[in-house]
Amino acid sequence: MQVTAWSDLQAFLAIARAGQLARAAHVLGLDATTMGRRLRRLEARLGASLFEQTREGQVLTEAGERLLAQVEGMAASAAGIAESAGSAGDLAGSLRISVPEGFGSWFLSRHVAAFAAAHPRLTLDLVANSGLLSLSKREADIAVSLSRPRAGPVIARKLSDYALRLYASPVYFARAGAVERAADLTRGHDLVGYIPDLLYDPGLDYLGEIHPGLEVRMRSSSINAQQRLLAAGAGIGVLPCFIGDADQALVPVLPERRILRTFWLVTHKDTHQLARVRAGKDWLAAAVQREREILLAHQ
Amino acid sequence: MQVTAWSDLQAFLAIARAGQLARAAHVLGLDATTMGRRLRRLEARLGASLFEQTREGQVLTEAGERLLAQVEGMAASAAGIAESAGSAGDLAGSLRISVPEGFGSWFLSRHVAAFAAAHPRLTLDLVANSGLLSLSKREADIAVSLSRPRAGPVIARKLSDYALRLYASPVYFARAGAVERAADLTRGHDLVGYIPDLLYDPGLDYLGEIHPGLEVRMRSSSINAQQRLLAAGAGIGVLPCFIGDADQALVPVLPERRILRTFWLVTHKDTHQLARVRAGKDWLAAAVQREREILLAHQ
DNA sequence: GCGGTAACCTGCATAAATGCAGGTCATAGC
DNA sequence: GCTATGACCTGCATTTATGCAGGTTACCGC
Repeated sequence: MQVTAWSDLQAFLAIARAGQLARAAHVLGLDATTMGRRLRRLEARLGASLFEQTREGQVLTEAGERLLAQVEGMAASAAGIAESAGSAGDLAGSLRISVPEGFGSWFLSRHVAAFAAAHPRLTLDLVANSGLLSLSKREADIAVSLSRPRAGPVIARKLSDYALRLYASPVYFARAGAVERAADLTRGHDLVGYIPDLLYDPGLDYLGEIHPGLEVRMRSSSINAQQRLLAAGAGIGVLPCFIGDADQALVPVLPERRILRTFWLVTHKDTHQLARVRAGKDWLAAAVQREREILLAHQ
Repeated sequence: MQVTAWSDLQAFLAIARAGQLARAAHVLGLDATTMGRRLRRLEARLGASLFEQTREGQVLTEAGERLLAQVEGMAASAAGIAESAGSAGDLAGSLRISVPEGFGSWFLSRHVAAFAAAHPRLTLDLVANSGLLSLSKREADIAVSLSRPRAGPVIARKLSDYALRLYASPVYFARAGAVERAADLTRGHDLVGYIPDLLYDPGLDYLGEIHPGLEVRMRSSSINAQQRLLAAGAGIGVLPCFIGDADQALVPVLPERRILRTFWLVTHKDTHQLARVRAGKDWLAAAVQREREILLAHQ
């Protein structure tokens, strides 16, 4: 349809500004495959190649440079619209976001001030619990979950992948000895983990990916409690890297054993277009995009 | 998705410029229901009502006026893009359009010069035959058909409704007497129509909608031939109003008996995004939009 | 040539958008 | 109140877009 013309220009602009197709995709909340398709479609529509592929990403061609100058003009006008909407339709009321405990306290907590500053009349309820509030029951406006909900009147989209690793304190190693291989964990080592009966998400069953047969000695339903146990030298456990790497008292164990999980952004289908809900979604997406290196923790 | 933001602004602009939601929908090749949805979505996103409904259509609210000023800025930049694309990517080659014979000769023929002027290096093949060329076999780039193709690698979208009526010459009435009711056609009148065995589209079977049991005395597979027969006083027949009303030698018979049919715009799914194919589609859509009163022939 | 990084492609399942038709509602002129 | 005109709503089928995963290709530094 003709109306995709402007939105493909918007996609083009995002790529030009990001310098990388995948990064632009993430900024706009699209899959990279989709962003590639949109770019191809725009190029077909204009009959011109807009980017050359380089090792670092996409570099504008001459035609792309010319187009960018014009699309920047559109963007300037669009920015004025967003600004007017921001002031004229200043968000008020409250926004309740239910997130995994660790994500809330160790990651989002340093982004809340920016959100509050941007929306002075909006009250943000950041519910960081073991277990999530129900969107179906309208207990929260937005949820960040560890698995994608398949049923119910909700819309889910991938927020970000994140990495986890085993961590322990040097204090613990001094007491219990080093770990050379995963098999070492089956004997003579104390493991910290979740309470199997109280897993609020099957994705929290990490140890099965480290080595079969590992048994947890000290259990908690709270990732914050687990982190403190590890920092105090109580044992070895799996933490998201954005927590483990941030705690100076901890070091990674078998760092090559890197587990990946995904955060999902979930909203209710009836309210996902509300301005304050979209503001929350955009804020979350921008936050994880800005710190995706920390979330992915390649090394 | 966020990328719909710009396309919804494009939809808003079309409504603001057209003054009517349905007209704007047609300009952008959307259904009016869809256009309404997009408007609602934009209003939800911006938290503002953009139009007030009046009897004549949509009138901008204050918020709408402010938004329009900004979106016009985007449109000015977008116009520059279209202009650059038009000149930089000046269309060349050929474009073959297969259309129903009457539509080609009586309607499109007066629009061809404008298209040719706009695309001086593009050769236009307007194939106006009884029966259409096959898009599946790439015999044509675009087809205008009387029914919507359901199978094959093609994309169909409604181009326009058009009206048909019975017509005859005053010369004929002088010879055969007047027609007061549809039933009069079953006796003492000569009917002109298509050859049943050679109907290239079931939609051409009009007489069944006038009155049951009507039999055609003079048959032709060519609408132009039928038109000439009627103009020469040979009988009564059904013509599209854009033909019948244009022929000074003809008058409508039982004008309240107005038949509606639909033209469908068909392209091949692999080539519908090609610039020259899109140019042809846009030209066709604009042409029927410009003369839709003639096509619909309310009175 | 190898390896790291990014993009592209394809198939397929899923989600979202769209089109259509029918019915109802809103606006105004008469 | 009636009528004409336009918009809105809903349900549902269809179409289109998107996401995902896996594999391949392209770009370059080493």
